[in-house]
Amino acid sequence: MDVRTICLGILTRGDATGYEIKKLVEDGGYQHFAEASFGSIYPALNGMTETGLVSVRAEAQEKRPDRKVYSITPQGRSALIATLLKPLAEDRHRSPFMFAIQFADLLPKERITQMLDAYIAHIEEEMRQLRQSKTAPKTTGESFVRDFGVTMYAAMLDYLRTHRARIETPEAQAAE
Amino acid sequence: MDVRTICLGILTRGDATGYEIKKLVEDGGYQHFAEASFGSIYPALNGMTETGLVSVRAEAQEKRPDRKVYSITPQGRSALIATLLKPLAEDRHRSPFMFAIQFADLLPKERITQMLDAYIAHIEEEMRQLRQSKTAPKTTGESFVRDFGVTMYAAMLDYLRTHRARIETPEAQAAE
DNA sequence: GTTTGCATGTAAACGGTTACATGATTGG
DNA sequence: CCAATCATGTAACCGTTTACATGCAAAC
Repeated sequence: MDVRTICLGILTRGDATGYEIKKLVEDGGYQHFAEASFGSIYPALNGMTETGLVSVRAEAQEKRPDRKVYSITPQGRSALIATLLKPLAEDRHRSPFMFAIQFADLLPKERITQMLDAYIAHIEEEMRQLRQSKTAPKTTGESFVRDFGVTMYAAMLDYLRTHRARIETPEAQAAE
Repeated sequence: MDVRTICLGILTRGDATGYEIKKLVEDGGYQHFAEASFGSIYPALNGMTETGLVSVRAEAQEKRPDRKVYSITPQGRSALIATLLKPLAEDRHRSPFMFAIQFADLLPKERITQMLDAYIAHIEEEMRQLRQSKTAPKTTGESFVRDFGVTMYAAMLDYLRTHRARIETPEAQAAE
């Protein structure tokens, strides 16, 4: 999904600033299937203001840039729904970790162990964050997606812990 | 992983043309964690030939462009290993499907059912393709990664089949 | 005292995709 | 007869990331 659609989606749940949208994408339950940076969010919001998909109201603040709070307009809502009714692009998964493991035979054993430890720790953290994410799921869809994420992370951890020996101690390979 | 690294990795398993590299990325067991198009593979291969990471030999063919068969050089192998020893970028997962499901409450019930059916069918196909992929895993790393992929697809299917009613029949939501 | 959080924005650079160009052969 | 396979390559375009610019307040 492009950044515009992500912004529209988030705004259906309530008004927000660009800054807040970024935070929601990062750890509001969107982490495991979407991404967006400031450099793409701000221009997206400005563009959509011009085309009437969102509206802004500026809240003055002392000694800080004005908060620009965005709301989705009826047109924005229609545009979002239209996008969601069109054929969806395919999922994309890119894993430098899995790529590296593919070539485990070229790397020292200690590196494999270190990569596994770091990767497992990272997934544990992502899972923890998803479980206790600030924004509690408000719709059925949200809880479905969140639980899906947690389930996948759990399956990943289970596989990695159960099978890591296969690549850490290649000698034991045949014994499985 | 960038396209150059992907090409280098594939070439450690044997010589190949740009065309063959594309096919391997698509359905040689790399599908679920890497991607590359012709428009990026050919320039990458040409660039790496210049910098000495790969070498080419042209095989003449009648009434077809010459096959340009690439081999990895010792420098290419070193460069690949160096890349794999450096800190790896984080995984990236983007799922337009999950994004859309997040907003299930905005969509007609039939659309949800249709999306689920299509998504499940797609995963079944990916899983089938990964299981019986032409290139049998030759190293421990390869079989580890392939089994990981199959396990994840299985977990996805299991979750989707078990929980789809939650978003298809929102009335039953509380009963779970 | 330094990092983190709040808050917006721009510009250059990047990596990559898509579409196009070319064209014979094989399989359904 | 049409689609897919084989085979390489270029160029325009795209969305996005990264780095930069600015700067106070609060927490550690």
